[in-house]
Amino acid sequence: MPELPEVETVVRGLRATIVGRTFARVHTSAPTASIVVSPSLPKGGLEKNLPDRAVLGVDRRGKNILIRLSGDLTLWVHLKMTGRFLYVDISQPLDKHDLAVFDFRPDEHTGSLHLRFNDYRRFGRLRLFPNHELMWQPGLVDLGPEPLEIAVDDFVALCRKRDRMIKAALLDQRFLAGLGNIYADEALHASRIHPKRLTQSLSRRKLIDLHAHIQRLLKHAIRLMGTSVRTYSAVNGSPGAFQKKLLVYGHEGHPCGRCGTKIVREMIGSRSAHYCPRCQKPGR
DNA sequence: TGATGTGTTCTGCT
DNA sequence: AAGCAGAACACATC
Repeated sequence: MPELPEVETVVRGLRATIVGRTFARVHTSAPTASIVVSPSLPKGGLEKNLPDRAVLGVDRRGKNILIRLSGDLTLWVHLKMTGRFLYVDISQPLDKHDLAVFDFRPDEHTGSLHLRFNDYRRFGRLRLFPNHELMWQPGLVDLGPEPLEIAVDDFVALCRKRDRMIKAALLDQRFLAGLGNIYADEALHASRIHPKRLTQSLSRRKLIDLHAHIQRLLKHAIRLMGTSVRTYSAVNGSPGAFQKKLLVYGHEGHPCGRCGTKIVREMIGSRSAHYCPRCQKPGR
């Protein structure tokens, strides 16, 4: 389940490997839903549209990866739960879940390495759009602010604007772009906030606290190259190390690091929530 | 073999 | 209008 730190790790890996390179042969073996090419572009999918385009840069918006290409195009990637990029030697046998293979024009450094997009569940999406169409796409246009960029006063104002369960708000990409179940649960635990608390019932002081913990956790996780849960891995295949730092996510039944009470897992807002029933009281 | 779990986004109901 | 529950997605695992 790649969230912001995992996606940021992938983005940095892509920057180091493919920026400045030019696509050569591209091969896809995905069903149509996994790969979308704007109807305004020439027919023939990525195979037809990517070769001879240069990679100008790689940006991240929330959990979305934006690979900027020459000719005013962007390859927009969402990894969803199990999508991943692998930068491997071309001699490595293809996996049946390698949905796209990207060859680049050879350069002096990179020998016989190429890029693959692998997704055994096929929830991930590769989408190619001209830049002027990209910015209108749902899923991109409606994203909330970046959690690492939002100022604390703006975060407080955001929470005051509507009244809903804080856990649901943190998971809503239109509220804040980039948190998922792992970092939402960790941030609420660090701030001692019950996941069901309504946003407007939280004191300014609590919200300032939450804002600080969100940023601290995300930065720490980025430094450790993310959390490895199941299939996530960096472009070079190395797993993230933040997993060892998790205090509540996946710790159901284990003692809370702060008070020793057993961490519980409960469905809240139709998502599993992990929290400490003692540190995170519903009342305050 | 078939039920279940998984996170995100979309749909439809209240 | 807005928030919530449930569905869909596609596959591995049990």
